[in-house]
Amino acid sequence: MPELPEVETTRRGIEPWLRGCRITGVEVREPRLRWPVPSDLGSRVSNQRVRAVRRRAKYLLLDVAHGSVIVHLGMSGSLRVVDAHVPPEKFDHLDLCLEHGRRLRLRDPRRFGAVLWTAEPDRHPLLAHLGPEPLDGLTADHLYKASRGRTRAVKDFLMDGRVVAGIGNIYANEALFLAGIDPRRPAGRISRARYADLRVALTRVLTQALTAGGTTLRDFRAADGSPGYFKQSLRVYGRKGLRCPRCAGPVRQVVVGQRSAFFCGRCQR
DNA sequence: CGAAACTCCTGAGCGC
DNA sequence: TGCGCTCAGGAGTTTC
Repeated sequence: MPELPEVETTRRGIEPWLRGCRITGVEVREPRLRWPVPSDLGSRVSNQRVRAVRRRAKYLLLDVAHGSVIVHLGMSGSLRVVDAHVPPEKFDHLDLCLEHGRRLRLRDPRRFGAVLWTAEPDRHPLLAHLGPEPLDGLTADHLYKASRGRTRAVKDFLMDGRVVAGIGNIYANEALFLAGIDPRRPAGRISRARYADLRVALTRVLTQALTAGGTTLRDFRAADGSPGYFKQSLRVYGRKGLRCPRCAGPVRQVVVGQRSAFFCGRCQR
């Protein structure tokens, strides 16, 4: 469900409730997420104040004095701040109990998400090898150099977190459309100039999605329960057979790297 | 090393 | 209305 704009929308939604707030405990109703929720999480975070709520790629980091809680929403996860008396519903697997009678509640039907603890976020294996943030530090030159000699499809390349952090299926498709690049094209055979276009396209599509509060396909909700409004702005994703917004030709759907790729065969080369 | 396949899980949508 | 099938926003792990 959540891609980078949705995760950032979530971060912005929960930050005002969490920053400076004391954690009083953890209630784990279902520890079987992608990896087991560590049994010592409660002892790590209880009575700690949240110093910052950060995002790296699609990971959320809740910083406390001696480490961070790592939260990943997987395909179907969402976070909300609720009053402690609100009963958990199905798939509400975990609460971070906060002072003032509130809870940060994780819901994740598919359980592809994760809640972990790390004493050193910068050195954690999930975070240490991530590429630059697409909206902070990514350059065309980085994409160009990282792609030399690579034969894999550019869309697959773009979705590799070690190349660029946090580009998921929706925004990979949308950015490649804006840049006019065929998603199947080998990454290593794309020019520096076209990677410059791609970097601009990534900035544009992610910024637009962020402004709209993310993309709601099935049931994404921001931390305050509001939906994202970017779905109506999607140019090719999920639009197989519909008209290309640029040339009115049909949008095609093919499989690239085990995932659906949507593109216009006329505008994207 | 790189590339591609495989894996986890539940729900929505579709054809019949 | 119900059943069975396919597909889904992620990404680490395994295999070749």
